[in-house]
Amino acid sequence: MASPLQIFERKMENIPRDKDGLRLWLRMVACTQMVEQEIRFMLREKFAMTLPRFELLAALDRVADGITMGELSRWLMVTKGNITGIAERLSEDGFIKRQPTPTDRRSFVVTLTPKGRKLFKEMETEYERLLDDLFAEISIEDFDSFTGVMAKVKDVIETLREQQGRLG
Amino acid sequence: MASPLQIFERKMENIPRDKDGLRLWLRMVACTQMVEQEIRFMLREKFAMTLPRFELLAALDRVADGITMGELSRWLMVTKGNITGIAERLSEDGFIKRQPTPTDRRSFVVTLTPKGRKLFKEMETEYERLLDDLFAEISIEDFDSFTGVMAKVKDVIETLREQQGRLG
DNA sequence: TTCTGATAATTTAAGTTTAAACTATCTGTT
DNA sequence: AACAGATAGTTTAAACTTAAATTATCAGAA
Repeated sequence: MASPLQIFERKMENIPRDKDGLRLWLRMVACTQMVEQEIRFMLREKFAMTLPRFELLAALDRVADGITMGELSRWLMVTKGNITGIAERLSEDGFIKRQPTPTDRRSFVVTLTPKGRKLFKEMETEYERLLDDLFAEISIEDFDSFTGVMAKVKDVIETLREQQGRLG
Repeated sequence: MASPLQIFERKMENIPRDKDGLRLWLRMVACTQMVEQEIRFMLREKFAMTLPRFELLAALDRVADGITMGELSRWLMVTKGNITGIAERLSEDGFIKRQPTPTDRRSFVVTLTPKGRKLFKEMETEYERLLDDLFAEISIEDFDSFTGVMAKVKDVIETLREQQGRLG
């Protein structure tokens, strides 16, 4: 049985050398997918937790006073309906709570419960340890280059979306 | 309304400078997510096609004589059950066909139909044009650095999985 | 041959994700 | 006040995704 890496390399052989954009993108997707699988595996085995739930908890941990559903949706770059479902399940399990905002009756502020914060802190330790392990071999120069590439791509997309009038 | 890029930068401000692995990962996820959204948007608007279906067609286009369901699953790095569903829908629409293999009665070989190949070629042109646009600003040096980073991460993960005895 | 373990693919149940439609509310204008 | 358009969040239907269980088949050993 060929390993994922071997399969990936065989796949790349079939892509013409001059298709730089495509080649870069396929590598990027494969790498992201593999890292995500590692994170999912760790969260499932050690905490019986899914990645989307973890990411929502992480977003809440990084703000002091909670954020609204809509902000969560933009923060995590997913649709609002998606947030509704995940927040519902996290709320049922007692990890987060939703409070009406006094100024806007359409809106809710979501915060971590003490139980949710405690769980997140435990997961965060393992999560950061895993990422450090996975990226341990990367030099400072490569880090900077990597960051630069991603900033440029994001700029291009921002511009593209503005031109087409589709923001958010 | 803050733009996705602005929200992302605000998010990064809350991450300690010394957490390199985490910072790199968050940038990587955000960038991948944004590019995927652009591809999804283009495929939906121009071809009424979803990204998972497109990726399965792309995998088939890059092999001469078709591949089995299991190989597709490893190629695309998703579960076998996932492939079953997507292949079913693509088959209903007449874009692919499944044929039993003579040597193994458990196995099927999946190939593009002429209709499927024709559609894929049209989509491929737009897809590669989009990727070229998105990555147009990236220098050769950054390309190489990027490729190197991803190869290293994949190596680390391969090793990790072998140690833990979980392949595939 | 017969048994055992592995493999190919599907099925199942639960959860995630999206786009679009919808409800309720807000905000600015007249 | 009354209206129009925008916004916050939910709902809906369809599709995607996963892990685990299951079915059918294969391949090697006794």
